[in-house]
Amino acid sequence: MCGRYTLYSDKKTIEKTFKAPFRDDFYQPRYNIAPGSVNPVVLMGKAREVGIAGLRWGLVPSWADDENVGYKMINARSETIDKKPSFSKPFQRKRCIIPANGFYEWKTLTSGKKLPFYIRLLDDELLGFAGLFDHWKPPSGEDLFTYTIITTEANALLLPDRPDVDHARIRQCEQGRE
DNA sequence: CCAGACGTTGTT
DNA sequence: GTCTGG
DNA sequence: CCAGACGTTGTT
DNA sequence: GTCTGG
Repeated sequence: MCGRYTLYSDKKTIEKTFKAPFRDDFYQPRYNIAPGSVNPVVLMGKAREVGIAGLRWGLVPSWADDENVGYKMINARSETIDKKPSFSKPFQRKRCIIPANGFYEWKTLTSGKKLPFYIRLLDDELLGFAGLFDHWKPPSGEDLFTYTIITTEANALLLPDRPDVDHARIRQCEQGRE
């Protein structure tokens, strides 16, 4: 899954990579993007033009009566995305791309401690997560746009027990020496 | 995802 | 232990 | 039918 | 709004 990521390429590089302009001047590079924060998302606007807008991570379905449900909607499983009430509608007409330079995964050690891994392309080039977004109208105040990142089963490159990972370092962590 | 809080009344 | 905020 | 949930991961 | 469980 994906619970944290980074985005630090400069604005022009992001626009060029995704062939879309920022709609507002809100961008700033970030190395620790957490759920609940507002981040760049590539999507189609009403004018049917591709653009990059700031949306909040954690999809709040249009029918929700509490925006806090978004905190548990940070990921959507691709295998069931068209069957879940929270995602089926957005899946039809509200798809988007989330620019990132890398993301974090945590391995739970036998000690219970969690060891973070940072995953990126070798050249640190931009990557795009597949995502969904939605539009929520609060009882009062401004409309809220939110998004979720689509996940899928780990491929061979990311399986947790690859023989070429640094087991020595992991053992050190398990023994609390790191 | 992780880190940190987790409660109320009433007074300043 | 579980929820909230970031 | 109505009422209540609406999510994921990983661990037991 | 739509699906699931009872």
